[in-house]
Amino acid sequence: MSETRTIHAAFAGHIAAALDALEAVGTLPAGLNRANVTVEPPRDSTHGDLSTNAAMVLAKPAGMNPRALAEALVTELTKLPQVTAAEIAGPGFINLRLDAATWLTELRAIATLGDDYGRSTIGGGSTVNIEYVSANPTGPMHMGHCRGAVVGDALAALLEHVGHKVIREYYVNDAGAQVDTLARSVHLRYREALGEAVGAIPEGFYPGDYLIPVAAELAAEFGDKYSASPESEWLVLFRTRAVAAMLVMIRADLALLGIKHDVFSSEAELQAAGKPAEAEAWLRAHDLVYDGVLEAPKGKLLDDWEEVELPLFRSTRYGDDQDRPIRKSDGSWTYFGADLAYHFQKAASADALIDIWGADHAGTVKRIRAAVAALTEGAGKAKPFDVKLVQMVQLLRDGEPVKMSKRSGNFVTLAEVVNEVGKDVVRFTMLTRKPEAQMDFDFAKVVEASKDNPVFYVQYAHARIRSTLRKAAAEGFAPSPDHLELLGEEELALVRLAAQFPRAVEAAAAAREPHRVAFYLYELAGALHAYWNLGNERPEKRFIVAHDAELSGARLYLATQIGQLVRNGLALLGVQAVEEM
RNA sequence: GCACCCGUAGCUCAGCUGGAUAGAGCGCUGCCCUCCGAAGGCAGAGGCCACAGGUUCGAAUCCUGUCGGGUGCACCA
Repeated sequence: MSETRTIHAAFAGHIAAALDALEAVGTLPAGLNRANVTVEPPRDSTHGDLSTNAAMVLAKPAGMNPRALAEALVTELTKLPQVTAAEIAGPGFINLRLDAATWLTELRAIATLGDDYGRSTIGGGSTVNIEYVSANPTGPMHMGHCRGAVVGDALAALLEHVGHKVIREYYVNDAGAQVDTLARSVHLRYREALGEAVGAIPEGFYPGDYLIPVAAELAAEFGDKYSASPESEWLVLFRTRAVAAMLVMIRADLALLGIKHDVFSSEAELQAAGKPAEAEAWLRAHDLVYDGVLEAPKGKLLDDWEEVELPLFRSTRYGDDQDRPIRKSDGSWTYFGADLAYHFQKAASADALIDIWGADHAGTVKRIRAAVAALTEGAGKAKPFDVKLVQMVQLLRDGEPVKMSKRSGNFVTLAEVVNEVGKDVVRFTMLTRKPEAQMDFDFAKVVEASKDNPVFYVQYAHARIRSTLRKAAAEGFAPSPDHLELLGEEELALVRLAAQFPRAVEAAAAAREPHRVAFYLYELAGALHAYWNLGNERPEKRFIVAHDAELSGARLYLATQIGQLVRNGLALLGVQAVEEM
């Protein structure tokens, strides 16, 4: 697997060497903390290609005038052959300009590395377990699950791309009251399938039509064997069958969106294996679980509230607002009790954990963080654990909100939306906003073919490039790296932006924010379109310049690499790069 | 009542983990098709980064508080 060494990373090394040189001659005291020294492209590209704050950060601890330190550093950096200019600007930034050869080398690197351009090894091979979707197996996926699914899947791809081993996990909540309700709902449909008039599906049951075929199968297989028998005789059977059928549906929905998981973990199996009990025993031995009484919930009135003694986890020791029950009064596990054991199990096979949750679960973040901290610290080593909360998506049609309610049965399913607007549009759109911000998903806008629509805009850039390459081939021109020195300032500007791709990928992975890749692609597409339009007024700036095979070859080579980059970025997001539109 | 997320141009949103004159699209004004795709591009106008303190060389970014909007609060999942 190839790796991309980013230009800014290379220069971080050069600047460190320059600082070493200043230390060696005594200009700079030894042993200064350089942690805050950064090397990055300046926000405003007219300032140069790379910028460092080294002089500002180190001046104070060194007891030096920032200006004097900057000048000394500039003298060192100017010695580098790639540096064509080094100037001090603003409050003490050092701005570097790099020669064309450096950028052209980078352009060739895109061609050489191809699909691997943008990969890195900053992950160091450590294993990250990322759990996402984990929708309850009580029906098909609806739009509420969609954003977390896309964000999780893109983040997993991103982490893999920067050198992590990634385990993609789906937690199946196949224990507890919901799946019993599911079983009862199927039983109702089963009686219906046998010819019984059950009327409207009552409150408290899942009303969806998707249960009808499951019930029909049971009716065909067992006849009326369970139609009048007590629940104890059929509940487990119906529950098992229903959950299995729901998972088949969910997997099909995930496949529609191109979402992959490596592991489906069953809550029921976890319980059957005694994992929650093991966790409880350990926690009790460390005085982290005790029997106590919960306070009545504030802010809402519960008429059936009563005080009961329950086994409570001391999550308040780790910053939670209240200790949390891990078992119910009937002895069965609470969701949290099982989830705690589940996270401990995941932590055993990974160096870091990430959960992608819907914002409606925000209230349970503190307790699960507390549990992971307690259990992994107890096991000898605290593991990094992130919970990423994905905010709600509001569906809009004709500007009007579309109501989503799973209970009522008339929710908008993920499959409906994907079938209507397409996988690529759904995926890209879900990544055009940072996950913690709420988002509108407007059916009319996401399929619009104009520059208002980022999906289209980025894909159009790729299609344009491919179309140009096809036309060039037809006219006898071919991309060639032989005369890249013919590329001018406008072309190099495009290369400079392209060269930031690996850095954008690393930053997105480090921040666990895949949307940054989408925004980078949007910027790159904008630069490509802008360059393209230079050719409107100045025919000599077109990719294909008649009677100049060398210049055309260099420009087409550039176009090819930009296209490669757009493909690489889209691949990370799980979106296809189209050849034409 | 408490917790979490959000508050940046008229609208929809970025802002690279503390850097330089805060950016993009839409909308508005004015331009660019004899042309590799105008499904595009260029230029202009538009900002007290909700508000008030604090931290420091330096804050949209970090801390505290206030005000708005959203989500949630259980032996549910």
